Amino acid sequence: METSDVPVGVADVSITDSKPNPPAPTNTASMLPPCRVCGEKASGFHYGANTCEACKGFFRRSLKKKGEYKCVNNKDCNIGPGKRNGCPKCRYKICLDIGMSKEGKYNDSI
Amino acid sequence: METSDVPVGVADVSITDSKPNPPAPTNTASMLPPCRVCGEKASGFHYGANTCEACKGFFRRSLKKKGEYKCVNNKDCNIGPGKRNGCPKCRYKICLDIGMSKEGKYNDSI
DNA sequence: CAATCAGGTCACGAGGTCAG
DNA sequence: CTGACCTCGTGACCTGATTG
Repeated sequence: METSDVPVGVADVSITDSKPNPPAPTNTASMLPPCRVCGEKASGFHYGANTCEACKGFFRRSLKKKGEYKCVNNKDCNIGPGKRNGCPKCRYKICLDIGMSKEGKYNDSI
Repeated sequence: METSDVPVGVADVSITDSKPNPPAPTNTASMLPPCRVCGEKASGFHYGANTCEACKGFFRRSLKKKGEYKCVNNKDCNIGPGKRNGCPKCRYKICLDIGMSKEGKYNDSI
């Protein structure tokens, strides 16, 4: 059911900065949907979901400590762009909600 | 010899770094610009501004007590290298003037 | 062989600590 | 109260493994 996330066709490439594309012109990350956790720019498919590097690393760290967080406000914190570090527990909860798991590569048995 | 009696804080408000750049801009704190508050050697980016360890700790403490200081001279005190402890209120004022805040980097305020 | 992802690495900053 | 030092989470980058 993840197929709806893929934007079909090269819509726009708003590369307006002074950086050319010397190597592979396959700007993959630039056409990905935003991170499912925090809404920032995703860097790829990680642990079964489109996430940014930050949330990818966060989830990996969370697996090690088994998600033993405590909510800062004892309620559902607002996780979004620019405020993803407010509450680790609620951030981790979103990770689980969107189906992130240890086996995420080509094994989407969710 | 450093700058004499020139108050460093209100000098310029050139906050030019609001964008996460991929490569490391500089090596270490040894080549950072001086502390925007007191003019001493900065130790890094703290709460949204280049400050020394002293002013970083001071600002953190100030946040807790909500900046409830009273000016020593009832006017704008001269904050500079070697005389940063003269008046907490005016020191805190400079912190706010240069844009220091809880949400300097990625943190959020709920 | 090229593209992609899991996991590792490490510099950086927030917040805590405590002697002075 | 001050400020030098400490710990820990964060996230950008790197590397190896795996896949088509």
